[in-house]
Amino acid sequence: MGSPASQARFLARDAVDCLPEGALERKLAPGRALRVKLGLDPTAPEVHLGHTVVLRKLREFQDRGHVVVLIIGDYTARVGDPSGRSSTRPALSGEQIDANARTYVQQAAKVLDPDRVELRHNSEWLDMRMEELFALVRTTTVAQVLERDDFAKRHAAREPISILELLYPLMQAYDSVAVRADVELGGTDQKFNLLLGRDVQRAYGVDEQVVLTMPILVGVDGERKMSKSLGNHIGVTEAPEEIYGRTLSLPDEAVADWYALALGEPAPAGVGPRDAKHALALALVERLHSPQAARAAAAHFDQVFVQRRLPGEIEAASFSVADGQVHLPAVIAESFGGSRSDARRLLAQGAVKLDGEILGPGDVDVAPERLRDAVLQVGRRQFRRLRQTP
RNA sequence: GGCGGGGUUCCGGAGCGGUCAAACGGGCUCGGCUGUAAACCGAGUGGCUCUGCCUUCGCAGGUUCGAAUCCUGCCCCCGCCA
Repeated sequence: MGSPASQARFLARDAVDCLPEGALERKLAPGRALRVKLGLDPTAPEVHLGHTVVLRKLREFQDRGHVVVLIIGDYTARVGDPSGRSSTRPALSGEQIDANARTYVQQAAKVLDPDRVELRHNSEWLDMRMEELFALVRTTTVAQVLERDDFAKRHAAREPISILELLYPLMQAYDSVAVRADVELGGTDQKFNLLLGRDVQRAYGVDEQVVLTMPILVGVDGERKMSKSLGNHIGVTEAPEEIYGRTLSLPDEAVADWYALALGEPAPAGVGPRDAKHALALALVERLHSPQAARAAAAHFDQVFVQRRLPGEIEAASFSVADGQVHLPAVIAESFGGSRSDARRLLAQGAVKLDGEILGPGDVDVAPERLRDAVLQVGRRQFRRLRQTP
C-alpha cells in the first residue's frame, strides 16, 4: 500500500483541493482506518455519473482499508428546501426518505464496496435542543458564512437569502463533528462547506477533517454541471444502450474531462475524437453494467444510428380500432408519451415512420391493416412494434 | 410599521382594452448536414373529436359587446426606510 506519503499523493492526485497541505499524510501516518465522510441529499434518489466522481474517490479510500461514512441528510431534508428560491418543495416523509436512501445506497454500490460503508442519518444528532443549536451557531459569524461565493453573489445582487440557508452549512459541519470525520469529500462547489466543517470541529475540540474536493463533471451538454434537474445527466442504472448513446452525444471538448473524472483514467493518446468517444462509451457501460452489455450496446448503436436499421429488440405497443379506423395521434401519444397535439405536429414534420415509410399530416385515421405488426418510428431513435389489442 | 417594485405559457422576459395561445431570447423536440460531436440552416413548442373548438397570463369577484391588459378584495414575492 506504500508509505503514508505515497498513499496521500495517490489519493489526492486528481483532486482539486486537498487541504490543508500535508494533512492527509499526517492522518494516514498512524496506519489506522480513516473515516471518510460523504453527505447525501435524500431528495434526489437518482445517482448519476456526476456523483460517481466522488464515489470513485471514496472507493479508492475503501480499497486502502478506510471506512466510508455515508450520511443520509434525512433531518435536513425534512426541514425543507435549502435554496429558498424554488419555494415549495414539499418536505419529505420519513418513509420516503428511507426509500430514497435505500435506492441511493443500492446505486452507489455500482461504485462503492457496500461492505465497507457505515450508513448514518443526521436526524440521529441534529434533532437537538435549542440550547445545543445555540452552541453550534455560536461557532460561526454571519460574515464568515457570507464569504461563501454564492451567498456573496446573491447578497451583492440583493437577492434573498433565508436564515435557513445560512444554517445549512452549519448543520453539515456538525455532521462532521458527530461522526468524527477524518476526511470529507465533495465537489469543488462544496469547498466552503467542507472547510467550515473544520472550523466547527475545532470549536468542538474534535480532530479536524481533511478537505478533499473533486472536479465537477459536466453534463452531456458539455457545458453545465451534470444534474438531474438540468436533464443533462446519465444515471448509473440506465439501460446500456442509453448510456452508450448519450455518451456519444457528448461534445468532443468534454471527452478528456469525462475520461479523467468518470473513468479515472487518461484519454487514449493518438486516437481520433470519435473513436475516443466510442471507447469512453464502451468503458462506461462496462463499468456500470458488464462487458457483454457494453458490446451489445455498441452493436445496437451501430445498427440503429450508423446503419439506420431497426434495432434488434423493439418494445411492443398496442393500438385499438374504432369504427374500422385507428386514430394515429392517439397511438403515438400513448406509445411515446406526449400529447396528441404533439403527435400531430410530429406527423406534420415528417418525423413519424411506419415500416420505414414517412407519414404526413394527413395520416390521422389509418386502417388497422397498415398498423398490425408494423414498426412505428418517431424521430431517429424511438421504435415500437404495434400490436392490436384483442 | 412606512414607501416603492413585482407575480405572464418549461425558464428568462415583452405585452398594458380587440388583430393574444400571447413578441423576443434560452432550453427542448423534429428535419437537413454529420461522427446521434460542434458549428450552421429550417420547422415546431397549451389541449382537443383541429380550416374549428376548449382551457391558460397569482386567486376571487366586477366593469365591458370584448380583459393578460381597467376596477375591487385577497394571497404571495422583492427592495428601501424604521
